Amino acid sequence: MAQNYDAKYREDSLPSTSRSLPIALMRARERVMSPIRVMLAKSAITEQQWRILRALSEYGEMDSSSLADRSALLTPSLTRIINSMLAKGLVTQQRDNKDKRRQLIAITARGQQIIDDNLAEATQIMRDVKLSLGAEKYETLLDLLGQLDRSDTL
Amino acid sequence: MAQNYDAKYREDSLPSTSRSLPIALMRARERVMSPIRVMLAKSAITEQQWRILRALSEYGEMDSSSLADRSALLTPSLTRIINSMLAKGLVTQQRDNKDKRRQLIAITARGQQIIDDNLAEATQIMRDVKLSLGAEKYETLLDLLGQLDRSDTL
DNA sequence: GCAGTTTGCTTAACATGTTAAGTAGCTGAT
DNA sequence: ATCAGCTACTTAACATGTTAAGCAAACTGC
Repeated sequence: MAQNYDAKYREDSLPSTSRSLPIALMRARERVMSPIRVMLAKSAITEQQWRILRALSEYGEMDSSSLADRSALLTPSLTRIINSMLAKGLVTQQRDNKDKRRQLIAITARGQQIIDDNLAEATQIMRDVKLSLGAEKYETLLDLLGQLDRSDTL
Repeated sequence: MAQNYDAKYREDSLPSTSRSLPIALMRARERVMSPIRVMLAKSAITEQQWRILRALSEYGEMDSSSLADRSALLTPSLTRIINSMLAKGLVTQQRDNKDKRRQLIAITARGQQIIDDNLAEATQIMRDVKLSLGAEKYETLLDLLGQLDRSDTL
């Protein structure tokens, strides 16, 4: 069984985890989100619930599919999360009269309060991340990630 | 409730999802992993199980903590995943006699077979990703992600 | 050599990710 | 009008993520 040989001797094969793009993306994300998660724990919400509140606060009421897109969640996850957020009184849900398949989701005052309570700190955290990498590299990173995501040859 | 205003009018606040680093990291990762997941489905293993097999194949038998590090998993997840992989005969597990707290995990022939069956295709997929972005940008991206991960000011 | 602490792993509880199947409402062609 | 097909959402089943607690082995200072 081939093993215990260093990455530099097999550049034609898959890279070690240190140079594996999927793992590097995961580790970087973990690094950035860790302080955010600590912050959100005080408001007893998850990172995903925060994304949902942010999308609703910024764009207003919308149907589940749009919300799933904007908060980068799959619809089965969204269904569950919205149910728990309804129970906590953070959002409201009602059928669209124009198209009764659609569920319209909106943020409540209590949900908005969580945004208000955390927005300044979240902004500061992301500012720190940007500074730690450098503003220019930070923009480059965002550009490259965007290009990767929009690449149509995958 | 403040909403429906465009990102460019509030650069001092949090960015829209399109320029949100955590979300951009997530979307990029999803983009890259999607074809890998399709490939692995044929072998009936998950992305995480693939990472575990790769680490064991490359570095040989190791304890759970090292394996968790190398495969970028938390130890509670690893415990469960190893149990399911034991049941499928992909890995073996035995206590370390030197330190009876440790569990030594190793890949089996059946596990190695999955590596052998998929390594060429996985390599090709990652080559395509690299080409779609361009080799130079690809390296830049990996560098930036590494810098972010190793940044000590977070 | 032993009490107190730390380490390595597991278990538990809850939340989300992922794929597939199910359901009701909408839509377009006939 | 109607039926086949599509869309929006939900449910189900299984796997993993995340945090906290639990447990036994190893270590540390006295």
